[in-house]
Amino acid sequence: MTEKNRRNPSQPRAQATVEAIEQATFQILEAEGLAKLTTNRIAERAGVSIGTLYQYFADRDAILAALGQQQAEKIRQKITDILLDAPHSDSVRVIVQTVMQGLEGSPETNSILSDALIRKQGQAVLTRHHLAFLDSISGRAEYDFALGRESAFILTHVVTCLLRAANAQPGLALSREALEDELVLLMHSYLIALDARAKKQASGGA
Amino acid sequence: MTEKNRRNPSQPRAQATVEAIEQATFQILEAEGLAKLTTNRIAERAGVSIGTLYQYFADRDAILAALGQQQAEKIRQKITDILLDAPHSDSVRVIVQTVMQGLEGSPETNSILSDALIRKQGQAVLTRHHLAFLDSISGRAEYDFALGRESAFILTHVVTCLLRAANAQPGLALSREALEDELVLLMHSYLIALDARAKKQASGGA
Amino acid sequence: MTEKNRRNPSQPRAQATVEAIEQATFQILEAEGLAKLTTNRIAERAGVSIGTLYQYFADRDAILAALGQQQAEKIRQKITDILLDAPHSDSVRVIVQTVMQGLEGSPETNSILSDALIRKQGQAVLTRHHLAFLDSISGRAEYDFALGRESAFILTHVVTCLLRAANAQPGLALSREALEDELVLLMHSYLIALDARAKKQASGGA
Amino acid sequence: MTEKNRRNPSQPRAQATVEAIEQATFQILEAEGLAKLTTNRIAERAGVSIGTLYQYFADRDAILAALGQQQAEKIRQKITDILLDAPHSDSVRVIVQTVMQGLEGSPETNSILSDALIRKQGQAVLTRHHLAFLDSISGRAEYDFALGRESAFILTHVVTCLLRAANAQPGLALSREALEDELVLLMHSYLIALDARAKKQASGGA
DNA sequence: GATGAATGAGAGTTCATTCAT
DNA sequence: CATGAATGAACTCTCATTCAT
Repeated sequence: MTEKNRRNPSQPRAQATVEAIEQATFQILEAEGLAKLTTNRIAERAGVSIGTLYQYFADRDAILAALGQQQAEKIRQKITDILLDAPHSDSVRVIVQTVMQGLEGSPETNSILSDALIRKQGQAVLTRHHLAFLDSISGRAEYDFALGRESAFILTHVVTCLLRAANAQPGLALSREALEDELVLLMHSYLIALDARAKKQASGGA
Repeated sequence: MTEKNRRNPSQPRAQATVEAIEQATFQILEAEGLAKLTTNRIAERAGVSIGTLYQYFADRDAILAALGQQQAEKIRQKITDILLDAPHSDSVRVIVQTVMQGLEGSPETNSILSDALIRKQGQAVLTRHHLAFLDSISGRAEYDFALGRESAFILTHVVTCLLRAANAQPGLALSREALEDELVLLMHSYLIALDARAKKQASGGA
Repeated sequence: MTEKNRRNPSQPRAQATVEAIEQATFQILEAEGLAKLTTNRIAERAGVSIGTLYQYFADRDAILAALGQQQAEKIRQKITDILLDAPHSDSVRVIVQTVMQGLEGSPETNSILSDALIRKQGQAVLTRHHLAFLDSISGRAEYDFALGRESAFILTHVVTCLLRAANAQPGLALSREALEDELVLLMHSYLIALDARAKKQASGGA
Repeated sequence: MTEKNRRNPSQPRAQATVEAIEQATFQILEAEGLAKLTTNRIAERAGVSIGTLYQYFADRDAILAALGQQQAEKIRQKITDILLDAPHSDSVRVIVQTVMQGLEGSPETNSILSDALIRKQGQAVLTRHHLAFLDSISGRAEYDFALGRESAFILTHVVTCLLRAANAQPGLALSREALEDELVLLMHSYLIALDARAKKQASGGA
C-alpha cells in the first residue's frame, strides 16, 4: 500500500478534532460551494491548524470521501430501520421518501460527497450501495422475480439520479410531494412491467 | 456584468480559429480530462496564442459552454429529423437511441459540457432543452394528455440521468442493448401509468 | 520525455529575465546559503513574479543545474584558452591556478552548483568534464603515457576536491599561494611517480 | 545560546533509547536518503515517541552530528590500533585501507554525517581529526620533517576527499584495489617530494 | 488582430518542534 | 520520564488572465 499512514484518532481529543474538521467542511460546502472549500479555510473554521488537518486526512478529497461515506451509511441504515419497523409498508415509497429526506445538506453538497466517495473507493462502494438497495426491494412478496443487471441498476439509481437532477435546477420549482408521487409511480409501473415480462417469458418458455 | 464584448467571428479566418479552439478543447478533454484542460494547453494545441483565445472566449468556461451548446443542439436536431422522416416509429425508442448514440465523446466529457452550459446560461437552457424533448413526445396520438411539471421533468431527464450514471461505472459492464430495452420499458410503462391516471381522473372528475 | 516544456527564451526580454533569475540565485546562494534559497526569494530578488520563474525553470534545482553548467563551461574554456595562448607553460600549474581562481563565488556555492548539475544530468557531465581535463594534461610531451582509470580520476579530481575541503574550513586560514604550490607539487610528484612506474613496467614487460 | 540541557543518558534504559534513535536514523538514511529523514519517522522507527526523541537530542542535526562523531572516532581508533599492533607496517597504506574500509554505510550517508558534524561543532572537530591523522604519520622515522600547514592539510584530506568523490560516481566503476594502490602512490610520492624539498631547504639554508 | 511574456493570488502540503496530559 | 496531538511558518508550484509589443 502506498497510502500514507494517517493517524486514526484514539484519544477523545483527537476524535473531537476530526469531527470539527468534518463539520467545518460540511458547513463551508453548504455555504460557499466546492470552489471555496480550501484546506486552509476548513482548518480555520474547524479551529485547528492546517497541520492538524493533514494529520487525519491525506488530502482534501479524503475529507469529502469520509463525509460521503457517512452520508451513504446513514441512508442505508434509515431504510433498513424503517422496513424492519413496518415490514408491511410500501417499500418503494419508503425508499423514495428516505432518499428524498435523508440527504442532509444541499443537493450540490450531496453530489460532491458521493462523487468524492466514488473517486476514492472505486465502484466497489457503489456496488455495495446498490446491493443494499436491492435487498430492500427484493425478497418482498410483491416483486419476487429475477432481475437482470440492467433492471437492477435502473431500480437502484433512478430515484437518486432524478433527485440530483431536480435539485440542480431550483428554478423549475418542482414540488417535493408531487415529485415523490411521480417517482413512486415511475418505480411501481416499472416493477409491474418487469413482473409482467417475467411471467410472459416464464409461460412462453414452458 | 463584467462580460466583455468578445468578437463575433464573421470572417472565415476567425471562424476557423474558433473551431480550432473548440476542437482542441474537446480533444484534450477526451484524452486527458478536465484537470489537464488549461487555457494555455488549449491555445497551444489549437495552434493559436493564448491572447487570441481570449479574443473569442471570455474565459475557460465559455469554451466549454459553447461546446455544450453545440452538443445539445445536435441531439435535438437528430431527434427531430428522425421523427420527421419516420413519423410512425416508436418515438420513445427513437429518443432513447438518439440520446445513447448521440453523445459523442466520453460520458465524462459530456457531463462536463452540460454542466458548463448550465452554469453559464442558467436554467433557461435546460428549459428549452426540456421543451424540445417534450415536443417530440406529445402531440403524438399515443400519449395525448396533459403532463404535470414533475412528470414532464422525469420524462425529459430519466434517460440522460441514468445513462450518465451507467457510464460513470464502467466496472458494472452493463450491456448497451439491454440498457436500451430497459430504458424504453421504463419510459413506456411510466407513460402508460400516466395515461391510466389521466383517464381515471378524467372520469372521476366528471 | 516526461519533461515539461519550459519556454526557452527567444525574445530579448525573456533572455533578460532568465539572466536576472540566474543572477538572483547566485547572489542569494552567496549571501545566505542554500537553506534560504527559495524560489519565491529568487523571484523577488530577480524582480520577476514567481510565475515567470517557473516559465523558464522546471524547479529550483533546474536553476542550480543551469548555473552549474555555466560555471563548468567557463573553467573548461579558460584552461583551453590559456594552454592555446601559452603552450609551453607548466600545464599543471595552469590548471591548478585556473581552478583556484576560476570558481567565482564561495566554495559552498560551487559545490552546490556542481552537485545540482550532477543530480540533473547524471555522471555523463562529469565524464565530459573529466575528459576535457585529461585532454589538457595528456598529449603534452612531458607526461606521455597511458593512464589507468583510477589515476585519471585522481588527476582530474584532487585539485577540486582539496580546494573544496580547504574552503569549507576558513578557520584553518590556509594561504592561497602556499596551497597552490602544494597542489602543484602534489600533482607533479604523482605524475612523475606514474611515469616512473610506466617505464618500469615497460622495461619489465620486455 | 538557545541550547537546552538535554538529558545525559546514564541509566541503561535511556542509553538503549539513544541507541535506538541513532540506529533508526542510520537505517533511514541508508535506505531512503536525507530527504525522507524526518524526526517523526526516526521516532517511529526507533519505537519511541517524538517527544522522547527531543529529550535526548536538541534537534535533528544533533542526531546526525552524534552519528558523525561516532563514525570519526571509530576510524581514528582503528588506525591507532593497527599502528600499535604492527608498528613497522607501511603506515600510509594502513591509513588508506582503514579509511576505505572504515566507512560503514553508503558514501552519501557518510558525507551527510560528516557535514552535520562540521556544521555543529565547527572546524574544531576537523582540526582534531586532522591532528590525530598527522600523529599517525609523523613521529615515524620515514617522514620525519616539519610540515607546513598546507601540506599537512593535504595529507590529512586527500584520501577522504577523493574517496568521497569516487563514491559519488558509481558509474565510473572504479576498482577498489586499484584505487587503493593509486592513493598510496599519491601519498608516498607526495611525502617523498616533501622530504626532498625539506632536505634541499635545509642544506640550502645552511 | 495576434502575440506570448509576465502576473500573482493562492492552492495543497510538509515537518521540526512544543507542551499539556 | 514518556506521550502524541497540535502547531504554523514556509515551501513549491499552477494557471487563468492581462497587456505591452
